[in-house]
Amino acid sequence: MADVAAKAGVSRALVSIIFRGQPGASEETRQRVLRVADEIGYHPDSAARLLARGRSRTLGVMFTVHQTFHADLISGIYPEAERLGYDVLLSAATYDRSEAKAAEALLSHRCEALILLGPEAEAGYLDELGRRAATVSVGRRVPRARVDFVHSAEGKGVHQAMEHLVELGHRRIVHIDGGRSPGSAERRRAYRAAMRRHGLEAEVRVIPGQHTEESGIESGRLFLAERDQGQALPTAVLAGNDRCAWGLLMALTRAGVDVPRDVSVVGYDDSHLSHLMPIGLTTVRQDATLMAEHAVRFAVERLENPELEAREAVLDPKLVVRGTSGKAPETTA
Amino acid sequence: MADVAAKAGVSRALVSIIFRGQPGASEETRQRVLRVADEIGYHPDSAARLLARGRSRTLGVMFTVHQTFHADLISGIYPEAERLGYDVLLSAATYDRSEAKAAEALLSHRCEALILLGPEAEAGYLDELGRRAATVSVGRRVPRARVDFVHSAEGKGVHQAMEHLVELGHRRIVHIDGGRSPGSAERRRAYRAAMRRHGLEAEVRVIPGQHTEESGIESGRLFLAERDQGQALPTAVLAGNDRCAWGLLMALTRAGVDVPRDVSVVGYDDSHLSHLMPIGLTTVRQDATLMAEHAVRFAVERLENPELEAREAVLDPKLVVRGTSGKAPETTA
DNA sequence: TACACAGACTAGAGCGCGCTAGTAGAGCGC
DNA sequence: GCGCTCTACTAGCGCGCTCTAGTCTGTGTA
Repeated sequence: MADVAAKAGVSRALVSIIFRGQPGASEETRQRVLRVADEIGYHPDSAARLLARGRSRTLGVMFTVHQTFHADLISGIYPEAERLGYDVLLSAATYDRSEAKAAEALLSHRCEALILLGPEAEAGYLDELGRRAATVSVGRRVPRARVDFVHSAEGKGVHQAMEHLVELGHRRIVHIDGGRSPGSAERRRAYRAAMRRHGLEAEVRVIPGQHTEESGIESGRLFLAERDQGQALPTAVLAGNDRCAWGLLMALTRAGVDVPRDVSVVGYDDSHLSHLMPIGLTTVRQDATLMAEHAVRFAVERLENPELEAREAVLDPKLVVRGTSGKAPETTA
Repeated sequence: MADVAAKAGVSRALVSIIFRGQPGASEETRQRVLRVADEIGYHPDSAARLLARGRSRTLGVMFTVHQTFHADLISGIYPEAERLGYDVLLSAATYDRSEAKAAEALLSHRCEALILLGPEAEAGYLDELGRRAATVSVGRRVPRARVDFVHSAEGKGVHQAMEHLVELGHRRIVHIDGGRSPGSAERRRAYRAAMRRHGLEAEVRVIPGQHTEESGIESGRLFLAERDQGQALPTAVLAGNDRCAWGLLMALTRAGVDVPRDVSVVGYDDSHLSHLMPIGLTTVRQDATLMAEHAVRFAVERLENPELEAREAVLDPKLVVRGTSGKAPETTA
């Protein structure tokens, strides 16, 4: 920067002003400085910039690798952050890299705010994060914590899905849940409520699962094993999310079970692949772009006003009927 | 930091020493300082740290959202970077965020080295990046540029796949390529060579495609449309990568074409999902973990010795035969 | 006793910027 | 000529840390 200033015959301060795009420099000087900078190959160093102004204007996003829906969210976060003048840094949680590690990395790189995509860490830790930085959780409610929350109305989504299945004549509807994954508890609850509402308490069955393909496959195998022992297959399965639904679909198809003739399958997310499946996945759409925009806005607003109470954005999900749900087979149960 | 020092009754310098884990502080003081820091909630600020020591010890990784194989690579990058004492920052290219933007973000955050996963930007720009920072390209060769290169031997992989198909009796083997995507050119070349070697020049057919599910679906539709006009389906398809193979699979299955009875499909990558497909995708495995480790090591070695010539690591891929490839149908062509 | 030496610790410069408080000079009205 | 305002620009402190070059003590050695 000093070099640029020297070569352009101005002070460092003016170079700074120009690179920040602030008023206070003549158009002529501006052009000259920019040209010189380009020649020298000068790029402002954001570590120093960061240090100098108190603020980093950087949002940290924690996501989980392989979660398709997170990819959808990330695509939505960038443009909104840019619109509001913020930088974005990503940090991934993986099989052997904990969410805490991912979050700490972001924090130590001076992210002012954290956007956590489907965090599964314990509530206490998330609350701690909320105190250390403006924090937004997408998909996971963190009760009584200083953390904003963006999600879709899981209950409504499940409600729509269940109405759809019941209307198609299904009664033996099983739910594969998402374990401790964000949103799972609420989906589970809504499933139970719907079953009860339709007088199907006796049929309620929740299979412990996860939001992964593997989990769907495992559940599929379980159903098939049961069938081989004379038990009837469920006529419909409400999966914890799209990935799980996909795994289930794979397992069933592979075993010659026809979806939706024999079994209907409904997912959750409408992640970017679900319309690509063999017959198009019936699923509950969460609008990733909208959720991302809300998350970014929450983070920024909280930065501008740290006193804000923890807020919540609930977006309405929408059932998307595609090919994996159909009329219930003649039931013998 | 000053607070911690004051409260613990030592100098800032000593606190620094302790937080860097350097020798030069008694065990007793060390414990005391760490305890005080914990009470105050002090975390070292890496922007300042970064600025102070010339080096950031941070690797920047650029990837493309939704590329499953990139997720596999990222999972492998973290542990290796940590082992070598480096931090990792991610930046994603998306539909409307260019690779250049993603890379600049990393650079301006002081990443010392860039690891580009499957970059598609023009060679000139990559070369420029190579001059600005230690740069490693994974999957894409950048001739005559100051960029290290990690990839698998595309030729060998395709070779194996083609031998496999030919042995199964296939002759009408079509290749959906990956356009400008990394590795595509080489795969395309190897496909042509293999066809020629087996006297199948006349059957050579390369369909312009991309490394996306959509591309596979499109190609599938094309084949089906041709069939409806009386043309024969290919008996085998070598897709550009797994995602493309998957899309193709979906399109064919949806139309009632039986894989592998009617058409065999072979992918490329062995990305984390390919064994989960309905019948398990026959594909060419690239070892993501190994590739990631090489990439990190290249980056670090180049940082330690900037004079190093651009290097290349070629890993041997391996055909993984699963369920999507089978004997060629009785040919009428 | 004198001296070297290692271990524990500190003072203070400086990393590359942003920002506040300023100056210099031009233009204007009286 | 004066004071005023406005634009274009600058001096220099400080952000939170690292690192070099020390100081000071206590211990071993000639």
